[in-house]
Amino acid sequence: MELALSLGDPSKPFSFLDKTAKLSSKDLGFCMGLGNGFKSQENGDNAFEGKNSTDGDEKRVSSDPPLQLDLLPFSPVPRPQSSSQLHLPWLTDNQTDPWEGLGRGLDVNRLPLVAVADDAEEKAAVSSPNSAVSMDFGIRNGSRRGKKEVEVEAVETERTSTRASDDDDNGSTRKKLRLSKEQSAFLEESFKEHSTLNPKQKLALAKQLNLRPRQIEVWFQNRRARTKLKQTEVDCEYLKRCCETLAEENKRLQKELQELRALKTSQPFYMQLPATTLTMCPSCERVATASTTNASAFTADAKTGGYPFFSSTSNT
DNA sequence: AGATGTATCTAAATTACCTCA
DNA sequence: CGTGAGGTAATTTAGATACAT
Repeated sequence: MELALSLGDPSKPFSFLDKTAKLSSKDLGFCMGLGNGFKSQENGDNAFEGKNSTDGDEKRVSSDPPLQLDLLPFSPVPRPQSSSQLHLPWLTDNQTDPWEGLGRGLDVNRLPLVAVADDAEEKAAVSSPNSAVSMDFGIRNGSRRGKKEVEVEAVETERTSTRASDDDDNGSTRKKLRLSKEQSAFLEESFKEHSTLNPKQKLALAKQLNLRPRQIEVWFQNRRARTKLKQTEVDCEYLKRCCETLAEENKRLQKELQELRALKTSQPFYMQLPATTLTMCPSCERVATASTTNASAFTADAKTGGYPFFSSTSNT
């Protein structure tokens, strides 16, 4: 005699994954949303100008997969009401040093780089990643600054003041920019709205943050990479849990199978049933036995794709 | 219409710098 | 003070796509 165990609809072997996926995403504090990446632009409160643009770039971006991930742990500051409402100090026309009040001193990101000019697009095209211009970041230490850094900063200020003349004493070393909290927050807000940028958006952001378009581009690239990495970690963890669950399930089923076989040997007459009369109830996860009449009803049900289990004594 | 070259964009991998414990 | 780890800006490389010729 053979035992046939059914675990539900074989056409959807992992349908349960959907449920747990949602749960895990929620539990882990990640937010996944589906929608048009340009939705915010339709509201008219976006900071970008490419709203109604129909150029090829726009089309290209908007045709991207609409999956949008928000990895909340990356948000460094409380979310502002709207990205367009962010009033960034470096955007004022009569700019004094916006970092003065914060004890930040010189912000080399705000150096009058040519790439920040109105024709930034053209300049960006000219400025190669390896060009001397792109290396001329200097160091603007971000939020994590100590006393020593402030002292260094004074020297840095003096040094950068003469940078125009002795531009990069050692041009081979690339200086590393550190985005300010505000810049990062603004970029995060933008990223939440759309994880990819069209050229207009890139330029608009660059203008607003006084960064080069290339820097905006790099930031978004790295941000996407981080998002993907995080998502991969989450997925990996989730699959791990699934694997564990399935292993336990398998173990349990093996045990139950053994029990049934033992039962069969001890009660040979009672268990003289066709193989199709043994099935697994997906709700109570117990093997169910049934009378032959129920068994025929069950097989008919199974053919129609319904869940083939019984509400007999084993269905707790 | 198909082939080819060019420009642009992106993901992935890697490097290099910076900060902190 | 030196060091390793971690975060991240920046670079390199390869593939895909659009467009012009």
